Amino acid sequence: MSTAAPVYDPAAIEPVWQARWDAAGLHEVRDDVPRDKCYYVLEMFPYPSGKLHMGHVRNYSIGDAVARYKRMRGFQVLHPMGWDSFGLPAEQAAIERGAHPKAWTYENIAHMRGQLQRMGFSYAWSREFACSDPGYAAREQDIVLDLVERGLVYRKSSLVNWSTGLNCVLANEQVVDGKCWRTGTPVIQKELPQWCLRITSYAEELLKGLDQLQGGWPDAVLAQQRNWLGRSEGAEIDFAVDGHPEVTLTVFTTRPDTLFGVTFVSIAPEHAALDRIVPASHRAQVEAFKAEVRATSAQERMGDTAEKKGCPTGAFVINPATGAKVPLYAANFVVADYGTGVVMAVPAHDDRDHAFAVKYGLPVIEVIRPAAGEAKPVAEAAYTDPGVMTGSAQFDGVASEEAKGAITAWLESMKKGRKVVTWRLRDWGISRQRYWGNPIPFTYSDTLGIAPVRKQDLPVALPMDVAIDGKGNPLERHPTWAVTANDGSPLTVKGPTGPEPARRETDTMDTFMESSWYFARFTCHDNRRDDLGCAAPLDRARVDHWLPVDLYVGGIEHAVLHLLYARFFTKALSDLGYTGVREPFKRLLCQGMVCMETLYREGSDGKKQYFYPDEVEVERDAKGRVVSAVAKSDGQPVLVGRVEKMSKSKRNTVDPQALVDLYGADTCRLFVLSNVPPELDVVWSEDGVKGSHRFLKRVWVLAQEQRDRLLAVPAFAGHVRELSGADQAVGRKIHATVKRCTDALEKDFAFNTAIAACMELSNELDPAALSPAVLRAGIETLIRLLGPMVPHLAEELWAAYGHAEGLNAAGWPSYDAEQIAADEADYPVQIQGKVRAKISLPRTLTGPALEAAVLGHPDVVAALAGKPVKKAIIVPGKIVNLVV
RNA sequence: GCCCGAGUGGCGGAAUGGCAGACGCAGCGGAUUCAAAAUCCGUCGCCCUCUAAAGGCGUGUGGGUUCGACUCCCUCCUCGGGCACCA
Repeated sequence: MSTAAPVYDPAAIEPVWQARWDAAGLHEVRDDVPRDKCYYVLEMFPYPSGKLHMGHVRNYSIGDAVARYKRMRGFQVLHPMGWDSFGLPAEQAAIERGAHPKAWTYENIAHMRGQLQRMGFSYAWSREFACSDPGYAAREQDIVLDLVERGLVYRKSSLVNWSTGLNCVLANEQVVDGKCWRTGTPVIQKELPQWCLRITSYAEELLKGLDQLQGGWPDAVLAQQRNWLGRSEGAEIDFAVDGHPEVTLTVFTTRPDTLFGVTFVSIAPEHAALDRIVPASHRAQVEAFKAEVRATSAQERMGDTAEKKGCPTGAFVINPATGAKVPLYAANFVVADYGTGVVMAVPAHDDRDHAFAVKYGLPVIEVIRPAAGEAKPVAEAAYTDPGVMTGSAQFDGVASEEAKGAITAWLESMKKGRKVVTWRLRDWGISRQRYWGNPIPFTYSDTLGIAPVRKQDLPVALPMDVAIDGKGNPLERHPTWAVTANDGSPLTVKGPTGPEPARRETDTMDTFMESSWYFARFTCHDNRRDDLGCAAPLDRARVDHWLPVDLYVGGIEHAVLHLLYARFFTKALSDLGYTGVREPFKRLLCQGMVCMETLYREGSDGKKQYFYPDEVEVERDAKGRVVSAVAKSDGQPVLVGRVEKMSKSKRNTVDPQALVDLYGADTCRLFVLSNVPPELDVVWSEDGVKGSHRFLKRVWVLAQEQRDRLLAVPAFAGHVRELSGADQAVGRKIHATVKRCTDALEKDFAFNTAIAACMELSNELDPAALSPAVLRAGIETLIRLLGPMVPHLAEELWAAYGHAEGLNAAGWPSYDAEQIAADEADYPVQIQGKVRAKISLPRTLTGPALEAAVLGHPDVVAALAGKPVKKAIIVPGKIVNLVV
């Protein structure tokens, strides 16, 4: 026993195991195993921004622990990784430091791949690809052409959200509070031709599909998607325009029951019919109003702070129900592309209409009364609840909810209205005036006009010789690219009379396109060409084998954007025949953010100046509360701000690389899985990391110090009844711990409680108190349970205990529920709900025998102090509650 | 305004309707050390109490269901997130 046990040196063991796994191809996966023995776990792939941050580490540690756990359970696990590598920062880097986007991107990828490998994540690296790889981008162009054939791609000129910061179009969901989601710069409305994907034709299925995802997806995400789709049932009602028999204005309303109470109609200022029906007397006024609205930024126009303004158009429309002539107002709050862009106004039963009517002196007509009791007079406030119809001719007396259908049917019979469903969801504009993206494969020519590139002429590849200076689209300004074919000859298309010169579309695709199908491509990343000689984006057999993804792990910030597009794409790909799967992600786990305390000073201008943690000295009291914080540089006080998501701008970041260098990958992985369930935010703390490290060191030292003597005995594998004393207790604990870890991982991926269970077990592994066989069983079980989370340490120790085959071969330990509970059950005895005694009785006792034993127990008799027991609730093995 | 979530020690959190606070962090006491780091042992909800025993109070608020509620139901409060001139 003279040789000292090896010290825990992660830097020495971790790279060795990484190299071994790699050499053995341990994380590559076969496609020919029955599906029920397969598991597809995927983490949202990163944008290659340069280096890994703690958010990545948390995301990927969760996914990797699941992947390794499932492998230990005998599954073939597909666990791929790739790069969401098109996008703006590459161009930003080009502008700022002259790096070519491609070079910058692929250098970042190389560095980050190295970091992922150093973390020991078990990816099937052979399947890796980047979205900017010619192979992937080209396959995506194929898909676009397929979508064109199915009528899912169209071009329309429309007002788009234009980011003044990025000089680029944004999707609705990229506009946050009227500002660009990336740069925070104002977003203005600009008229531009756009390529659009008809996601709205899948609206109904996208909504219905959410029901099936219930239970597998977080409720918050389902709710957000429902919200976003915004299904609204109502009616379209046609209003004739007075003096203009050729024009009909159709309104959309969810309250057809209030039709008899319409006192005016509002129309979006941009509405196409407006110019035709405004009389000369009002033209100037309306034009001025339109100009005013147009000048209002999207930011001001949205939100409830904006003033509701209207302008009489001089035109009148006719209520199809009553024949009443009511004024038409142009109103700034009517949205042109929701519903029909025309709204019937019922001041008596709608708050906004009421306010508008008061402001412009318009009449209020009551058509619904409360079913019981009295409401405020409608002149004072709108009554918006259901009630009983009044002032509505033949519908009087009917419940308003019923009248909705009745009035719609009546209108339908007169061909003046119809039941309709509208959606908040808009089609997906995919055009971006950017270089570092996938070109949209279309051409323009004189006689053919706009035409898709023929499949055999794909791919449309990005040119490398571009000038990127932030002044417009580099593709548009490239001297030859747009008019040159792949072979270098002038670009032509087949016109009716022969080849004619053509020009390429210079817009590239929204990068959400790439992330909408990469999970499918991972199943067949090498699929090349089909019989027609055309590139086939997907191999249906393999896609259907692996999809849907069993577990998808990523941030909640993608709740609507990416996850809705990916669902849409999957349905579209299915309709194209590329897969039979219609929902891509069976289970979704949204991990919380990695947060940290902020430290700052507030300048006189209210601007915060942030400090890095190592620039500040923080003093705490006995309870751990902050007493004071001062900057090391000047000794002046610093404010301790709230805990916020780690970000460079707030200087509250920790570089995972530094952690790995100091503590090793296993400590880093363990920390981000500890203490908190994966879906909650985790607050980074140096002490917490040290705690994780301490635990691993303890396990290491215990296992290594005991190794030599334990190798002489086999691990205990019998029934705990054969044991006694501490051995038996620990024997039971081993079974209990395996059960707890198994349940935690199977049910909720609750790594925090699994780790807690492992710590409890390790706390009980006392070499002085246990027989070698039981100690060995405890240590070896612990090693296996920790395997998915801290694989390097676990493999190293597993090997040290003489197992040549590795943890996957060893498998996940099993437990026997029967061996967990002790023969004697401890019963807390409650009297009137308060615990007054604790007694121990054989677990085999039940029924009347148990009751007799309880009531006869001296401690119970003493606690009762002679009071008669009115009722005794005795739950076998659990608890006793006596009512006196 | 509408739709989701969440409120438990100093902190993060744990708990199929059955002993609230597992596990970790911080704190406190001690061992080791010349000293520190590291490590180890003990202790650790609050109140009352010299200490202890024994009590009492405790899962945001108020009520309800139940032998028994952190857990289920209703009310309100606070915080977080999402949506919103959407007709």
